Amino acid sequence: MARAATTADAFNAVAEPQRRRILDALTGGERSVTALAEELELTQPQVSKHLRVLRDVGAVDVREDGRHRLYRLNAEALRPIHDWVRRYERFWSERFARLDSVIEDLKRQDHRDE
Amino acid sequence: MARAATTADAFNAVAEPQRRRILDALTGGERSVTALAEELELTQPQVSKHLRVLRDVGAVDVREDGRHRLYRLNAEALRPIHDWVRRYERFWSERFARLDSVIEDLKRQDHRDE
DNA sequence: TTGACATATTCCCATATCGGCATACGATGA
DNA sequence: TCATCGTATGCCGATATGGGAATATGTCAA
Repeated sequence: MARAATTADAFNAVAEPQRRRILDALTGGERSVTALAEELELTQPQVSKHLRVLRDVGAVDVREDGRHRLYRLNAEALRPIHDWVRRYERFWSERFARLDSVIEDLKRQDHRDE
Repeated sequence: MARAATTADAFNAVAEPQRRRILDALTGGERSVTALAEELELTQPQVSKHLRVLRDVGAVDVREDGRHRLYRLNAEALRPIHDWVRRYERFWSERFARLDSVIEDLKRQDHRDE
């Protein structure tokens, strides 16, 4: 045993800037490998490899179309990231800060009522 | 040139499961290195190193306290992640799907008005 | 069938990364 | 001052990673 489990999960997939760019591009709809390569100025193997990782974590789906393979976003796979990071929202959001103080007030009131 | 810019950014910092655990623990308030090590069942150097990465991306702050160093969460640094992944919310959320269709309706109405 | 096109895979290289262990460093208390 | 505690860092070994180039695989069109 020598290296941490890199567990090919969504967090890891998305840690790579190029892969984020690919996902961003796919928000515009299906794309072929070549189309992505041109749009993002990457080589074809580069794109294929990154798509492979994204596929493995379920962030994209593929569809055959003649000699093309059309890749499509599957945002569901990003949900765990959203869910995780959302828990930190309260620590920077003014809105949540105000909500917290309201809750504190209610607690204090509860105590007084007892 | 041979490896991608691993650019020590928030995305990378958070790709490591242990580092996420550390951040999660810090939502409970300040912690010393040893306290984190015990709570998460990690070795002290392991914790120190991960905290180093988290510090470098600004996700935690340190405060000296005698021979202890108290680490505190700085969630602001996670905001870019939140902002990025939030853009994908529309692709899985029913709520956003409905909103999208409302917008489509409005667009169609606009065309009719012209 | 053959040739061009689209994509995936493989091999290689350079480097980053994580954990383990030992150790260095700074602060405290006796 | 010295021993101890708390923490950071350095080194090592094993492995993962990303890009580049070449190549394999598959598909369509003539």
